[in-house]
Amino acid sequence: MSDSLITPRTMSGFRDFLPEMMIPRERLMETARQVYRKYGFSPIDTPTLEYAEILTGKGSDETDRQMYRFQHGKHDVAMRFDLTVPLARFVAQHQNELGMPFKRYHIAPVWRGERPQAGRYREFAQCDFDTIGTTSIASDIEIVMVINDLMRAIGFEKFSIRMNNRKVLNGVLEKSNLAEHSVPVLRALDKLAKIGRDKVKTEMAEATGASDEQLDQILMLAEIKGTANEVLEQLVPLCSGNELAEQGREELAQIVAATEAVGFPEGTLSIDVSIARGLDYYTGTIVETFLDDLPEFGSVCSGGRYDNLAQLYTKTELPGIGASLGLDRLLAAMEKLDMIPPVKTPADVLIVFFDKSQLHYYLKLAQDLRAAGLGVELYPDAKKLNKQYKYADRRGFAATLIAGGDEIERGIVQVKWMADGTQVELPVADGGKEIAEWIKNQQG
RNA sequence: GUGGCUGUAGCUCAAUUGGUUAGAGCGCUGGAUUGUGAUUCCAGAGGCUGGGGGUUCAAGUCCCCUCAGUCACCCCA
Repeated sequence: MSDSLITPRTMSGFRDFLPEMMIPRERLMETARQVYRKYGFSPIDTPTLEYAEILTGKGSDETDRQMYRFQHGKHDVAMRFDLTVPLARFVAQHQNELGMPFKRYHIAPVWRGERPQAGRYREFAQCDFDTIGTTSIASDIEIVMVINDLMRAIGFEKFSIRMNNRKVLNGVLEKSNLAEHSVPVLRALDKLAKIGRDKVKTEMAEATGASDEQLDQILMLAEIKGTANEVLEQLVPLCSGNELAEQGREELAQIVAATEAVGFPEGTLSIDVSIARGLDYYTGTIVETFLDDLPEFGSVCSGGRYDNLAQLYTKTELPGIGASLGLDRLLAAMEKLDMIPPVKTPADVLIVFFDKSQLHYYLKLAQDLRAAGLGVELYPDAKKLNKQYKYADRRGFAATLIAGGDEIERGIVQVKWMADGTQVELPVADGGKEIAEWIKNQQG
């Protein structure tokens, strides 16, 4: 009954991943894992669902509104909308088992009920890494270094890490007697690059009733341009006289100096005094990462320092710093930039099923090659070669292997490199070692 | 959550402005080709024009609702 069929579809902002997308997506996660582990971050996981009170306490009304939330029996339940709030609960609950400082990474999906846009979804993966339990600037420096390593390991050359410090912003607001209006002022300031000076000023004036003079002082700060060191230089007079601002400037200077000392690529890190970030809990360093080729995609890796992350759940002060790689946004960007190869299989090699009577021979050959480190698929039917080679081509196999009666008798296989059609005869007596080596060599 | 634009085959797009049976390229399946894919030739499958309702003699085309995509706002990865 065709009328009773249910239309197969996914909800707005939720997506399926086909192999050609999931393969690079998994590779991205694997790359992130490797980088995090190199810095000593340990993996954790937390539940998808939390009691709603855990998640609603910290966020703004805005995050509450975006949260998927429902009643399950007697319980008020919600789906996590980021990985930082669950982390706060997690460290508060397990602080004695974890010991401080604690470094963790967490790769998992989060959900936000907002309107989808290019690079924005309702379900998307975040790859968070945080260091909890220390206020040392060394952790701030390390976060910036991780972002740099991460982006380069993924394959990006053209990106910029923009850094700021909430203390500078708040200190200068104090100087201008605007401290009590920090939230709307910073929110407006964050839009500087997008909507321009005049509109930002209008928005600030409407929100705070501040004078032209007060606002000019803030905007002067945000409009500082130049290399990291030039910005630091110009910040000196603007921060002077306010302890908080001077401290923030000093922290920025220390991070810049440290990245220079470890040979950070020039121009990768810049100071942008206009970035503020929406989240209220940031108190020090703030970072955002933009792709030079797709600035409109927004930040692909953002984070910052917070003084007291878990204050809702414990009296112990737990300062920390961390950032979040937007895996799905990055994937969307890579697709747009043609960085996703058209590969639909995770295997390197297809063995052509040539002779129906030789199934055992092919199975053994496949096993040997797997043991030698290759991903190997045996075509399941002895169909025409035309079909099998076409299949290999469509799936994006790097190489095909074929052995008929003649080759089997001679103890060799024909190995074909699909990209250029190169074909060689290689022996099988060594358990596929030479074949594996040849293929890895071709792969570069 | 608010507003604008869009929706025709798996994908990219046509269809004389409301007029018979909705077409093409690419892709897909099969064949030419039981020892070779990406190039060539032939054939085939694939559509309730996103879904529902309305106006009309007549709707892919006009109107309303809904779903999805997209853009802006809000916010953010």
